[in-house]
Amino acid sequence: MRKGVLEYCILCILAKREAYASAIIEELKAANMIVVEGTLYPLLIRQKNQGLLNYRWEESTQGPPRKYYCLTDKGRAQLSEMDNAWKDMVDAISALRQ
Amino acid sequence: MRKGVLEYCILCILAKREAYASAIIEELKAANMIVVEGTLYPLLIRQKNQGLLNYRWEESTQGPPRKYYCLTDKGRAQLSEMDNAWKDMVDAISALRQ
DNA sequence: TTCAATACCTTGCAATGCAAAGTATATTTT
DNA sequence: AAAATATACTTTGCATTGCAAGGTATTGAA
Repeated sequence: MRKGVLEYCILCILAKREAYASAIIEELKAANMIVVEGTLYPLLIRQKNQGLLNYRWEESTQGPPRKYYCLTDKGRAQLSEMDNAWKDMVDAISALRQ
Repeated sequence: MRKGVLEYCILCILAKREAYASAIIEELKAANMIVVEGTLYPLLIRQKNQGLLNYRWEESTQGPPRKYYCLTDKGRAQLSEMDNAWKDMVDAISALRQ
């Protein structure tokens, strides 16, 4: 059911703060959206390749370095479009489910 | 973006009345959810094979006979589950987008 | 030095949405 | 009657997506 919405969720999370993959998974889990690594990593790479995200490496005191992702201007524009698309879909379901 | 939600939409429409494919497409279009035949027919067949839908043939005065689909008990149960899943997803997005 | 924890990445499969083309039935036009 | 048009259902092949499973690499603890 949540297929196709994950991309939107990632942009929502990164709009608030930059984050690395494990932190994103934790935040999704907190919102009851279970996502696994094998889903998230390719998705982040796709969004990076589309110019929606950037990343920087940061050393960690608890293991290997982390890849912190953040939104680009294009990513913020895309997020804005997806806000509208999401709103339209919620309205569409409301209309159908009466 | 609407990927994976189509199955839910079909159940919503058929919960109100039985319908054949072209009528379903029209109703989706009215709710701003564009779907084409190549998407809908395989989806209806899948839901039929899952036991969510039944169909009956009905003659038409304007062309070939039509396949009217309706919900089974299992389909109604599935719709109820998807109502909850949809509500959970709307809540999840709300939580992420603040 | 071996083990455990953390983090990133890849491969292969199944499911989904869709463009495009195909088949079949009924009505209208020539 | 034959051809064209409208309606309706179906199939094929492709691109994308989600995920299970397994792999690589770094760090600190046993």
